Amino acid sequence: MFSIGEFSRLCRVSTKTLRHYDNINLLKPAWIDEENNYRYYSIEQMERMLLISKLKTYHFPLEDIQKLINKKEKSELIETLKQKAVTLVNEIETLKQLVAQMNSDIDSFERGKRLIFMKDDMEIKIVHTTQKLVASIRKKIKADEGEKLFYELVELIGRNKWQACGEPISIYRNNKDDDANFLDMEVCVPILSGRGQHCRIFEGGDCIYTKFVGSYDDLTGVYPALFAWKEHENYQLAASPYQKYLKGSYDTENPQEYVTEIFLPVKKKQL
Amino acid sequence: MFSIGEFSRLCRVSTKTLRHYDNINLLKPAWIDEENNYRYYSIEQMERMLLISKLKTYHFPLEDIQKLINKKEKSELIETLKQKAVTLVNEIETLKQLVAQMNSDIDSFERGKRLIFMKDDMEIKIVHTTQKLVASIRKKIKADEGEKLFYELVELIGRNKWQACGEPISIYRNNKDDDANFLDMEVCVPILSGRGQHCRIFEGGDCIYTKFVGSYDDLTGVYPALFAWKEHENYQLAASPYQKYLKGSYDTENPQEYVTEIFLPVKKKQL
DNA sequence: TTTTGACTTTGCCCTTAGGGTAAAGTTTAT
DNA sequence: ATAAACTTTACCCTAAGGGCAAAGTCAAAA
Repeated sequence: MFSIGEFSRLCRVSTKTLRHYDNINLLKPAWIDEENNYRYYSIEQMERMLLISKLKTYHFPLEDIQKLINKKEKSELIETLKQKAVTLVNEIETLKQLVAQMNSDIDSFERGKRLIFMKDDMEIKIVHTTQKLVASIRKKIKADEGEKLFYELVELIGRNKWQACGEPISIYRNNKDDDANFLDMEVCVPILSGRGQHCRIFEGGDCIYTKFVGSYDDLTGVYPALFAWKEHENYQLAASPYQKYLKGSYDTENPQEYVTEIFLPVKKKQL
Repeated sequence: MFSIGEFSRLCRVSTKTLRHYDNINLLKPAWIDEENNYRYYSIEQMERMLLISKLKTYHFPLEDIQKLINKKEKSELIETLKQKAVTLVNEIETLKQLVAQMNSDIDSFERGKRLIFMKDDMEIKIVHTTQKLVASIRKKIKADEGEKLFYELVELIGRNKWQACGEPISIYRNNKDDDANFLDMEVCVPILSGRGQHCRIFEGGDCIYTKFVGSYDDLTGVYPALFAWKEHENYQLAASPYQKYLKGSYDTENPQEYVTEIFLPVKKKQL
């Protein structure tokens, strides 16, 4: 039997940790002296303690460790470990993308751009658009599947032998009660003529408008600024915002050269 | 001026977050209605809010964001961002190593080994060693620089034309009050004869002993088990523990084939 | 035998970045 | 006038312990 101090030194954890594990029933002392409440640990408990430490290095929360240790099905444990390894690999991937994004941001910033593209950096105006015929596909997708939707549309247009006559457009129709992991996105391309399920009239009207040059990742402040402008100038949204892609991944390798127009269909609020 | 709800929607943060930032003085409302304490935000504050959000995606804690935003030296900001990128890259590296370790552990586990190598998996005995002459280097190093110390020693032996006559040994002398980031490590190789600063007598005596086959990463339970055995059998430490490398990275590519002997110099406790 | 130092106990507060809920008051729309 | 939407403050909660204090206990030295 070891006192809490000895056991903590043997297992290289703090006594505080051992008391904590006692409280949450993760590792109960083998024996407690009823006289003075001193905790005593047996040599057999070392393996459990070390296993907990090891699982902790794998980034398992204590609650999961609890469950993991108690079920002794070896295959289950292996399965869980493999899953955890996968999530760690995903974390690595996410971190890598973040670092890439950061480096790109730092680069822009050093060359004089601002980290947040805001209203002072854009020219906002009201434009009037006219209605047009478009081929369109609308779907709920994950945030990074927008490009695929455009491929689908291009294929659709090809299959139907429609004739495109303008830049591609994407419309974002998300409601607040939608699942935040999915975008309700519609992609359109103006066409000369056509008929059927995937053809519709794209309505015109007044829009708050700005043109943006740069990578889509740098759009940070654009929508907030436009929406703020809308409030400020007493407009209200008349339809879902949309973007027109004047220059995109089809046209240039360098995302910094992308050119995008942003439209907020609005009408004046009546007071 | 926007109410807290409008501003939160524009910036895509929760009202709770805005109130929190108010409390910690990270983002104070532009104006507070004295009548009802309603918070109102100006359009100019959007940039600050979005910048905070962006820096948050870079994994800065709010306290650092606070300081970062307030000092407007652009070069300082850039420097900090670059540093953060470096720490993120280091995190990625650490995670990668963790995943490698996990996969190796999973592999061993599937093949029947235990995750924690414990006393039931080892044969522990008492052996008697005799004193010998060794060439030695002792230094405080970081945990992963042990190998370099051996290179140094090999070079030293070569320079002095000493003749090695045994397996390399490493001694760990850490005290509890040492800096936990550094190991006080001594590496030795027995030699036939020699003199000077780097030669010394390596004392013999009784040792708790076990032999371990496998990667150094799998040593997890070995030391705890030996120390526990020591207590159990009423021995006390007589000198620092040491390891003898029978088969190491010099001898095989596969860490699973490493063979290491572990010695705890001890004497019987007098009762 | 006493004293001293090392050890252990419980209890309380603290950490991050807000989330959840409640009760009460306010504004806006119907 | 009333209901719905909005805002306020206040309180408790998260994960995994760390730090500190007061009080009790143990073991070895004097």
